[in-house]
Amino acid sequence: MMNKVELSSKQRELIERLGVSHEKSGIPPAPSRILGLLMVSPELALSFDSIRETLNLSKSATSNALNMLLTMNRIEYITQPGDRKRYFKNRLVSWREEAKTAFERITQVSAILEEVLENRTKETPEFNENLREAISFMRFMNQHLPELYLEWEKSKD
Amino acid sequence: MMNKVELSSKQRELIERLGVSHEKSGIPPAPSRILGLLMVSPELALSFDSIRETLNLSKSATSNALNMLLTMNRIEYITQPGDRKRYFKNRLVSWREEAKTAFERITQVSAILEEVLENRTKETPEFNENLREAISFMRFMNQHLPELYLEWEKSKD
DNA sequence: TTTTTGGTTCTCAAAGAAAAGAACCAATAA
DNA sequence: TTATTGGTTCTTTTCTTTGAGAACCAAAAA
Repeated sequence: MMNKVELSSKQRELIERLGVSHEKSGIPPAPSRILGLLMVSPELALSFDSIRETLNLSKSATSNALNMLLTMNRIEYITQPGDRKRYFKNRLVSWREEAKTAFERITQVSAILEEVLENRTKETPEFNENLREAISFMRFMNQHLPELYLEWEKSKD
Repeated sequence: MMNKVELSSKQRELIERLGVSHEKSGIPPAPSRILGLLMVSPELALSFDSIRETLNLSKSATSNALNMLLTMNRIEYITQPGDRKRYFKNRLVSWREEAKTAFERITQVSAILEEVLENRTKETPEFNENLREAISFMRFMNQHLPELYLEWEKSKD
């Protein structure tokens, strides 16, 4: 039953740093470590048990974390004929979608701020002007980020 | 001692929505509401007690939240001659700095990912290529976001 | 039919985050 | 000198998050 993935101390360190980085963006510790492991591991597709044993997690923690990551679309799993196990992989492809989501957050915030602006007293022109400027910046970003993305696509060839 | 700020239900709603939005970016509930209040309130500079009473917070919660926001540079306070009270205001100016911080996060992440890439096995060329691409995208963004900012500045006149 | 595998779900304990309330304190006012 | 103001700090409580462990369960294997 030795399902553990063998990792160098450098690899373990990177997993932790990736973990912390994910925690910063709001993902809980266990799922964060799993994402890290699935980024660093030489083997791309890992079974429930090898994840569990490599990271010293309980079954419940592993199960919940994997399901959360599946729901978030951050990982996926593959299966093999004649093997009931699922093998989980980092869905690295999803970074484009993530970027998009991050950009959409800007839209949401600027929408709220516009509503705030509409409802503000006219007695505070300077503040309102500042607010207007922030909104304008966000709108501008939103308009031009897609173009920037296309530019990057082109720059690749 | 009626220090409460008078707010319409629309204004209260906006404060809550701004609050939730701030919570999403990692700021705790009380400070989040205070930021919302200081964004919506017709009066720009509010005293400790009017914040406390308007948001129904305890003294300790108010004190801690205000100090956290001061440390984060999200608010500032002004004083008036012959008045010991401090009047707190939203430091709306700081959105540029915040944007910069957000951009810097991209740099940090791409730095970790590069290190991961250097330490990956060569046996997984497709995965590695994807990773390389994600890194390239982040680097590109980082290079061009400052230009985009300048463009926006110009577009204002 | 019974056992094993590959998990899931439930219950509980531990730890941490938030906030309340009271005690406290320095500076000003009386 | 004493009282008040404008907070800060400490202690306690409450709520939430996280994860462990055990019970559970469906599908497949024996």
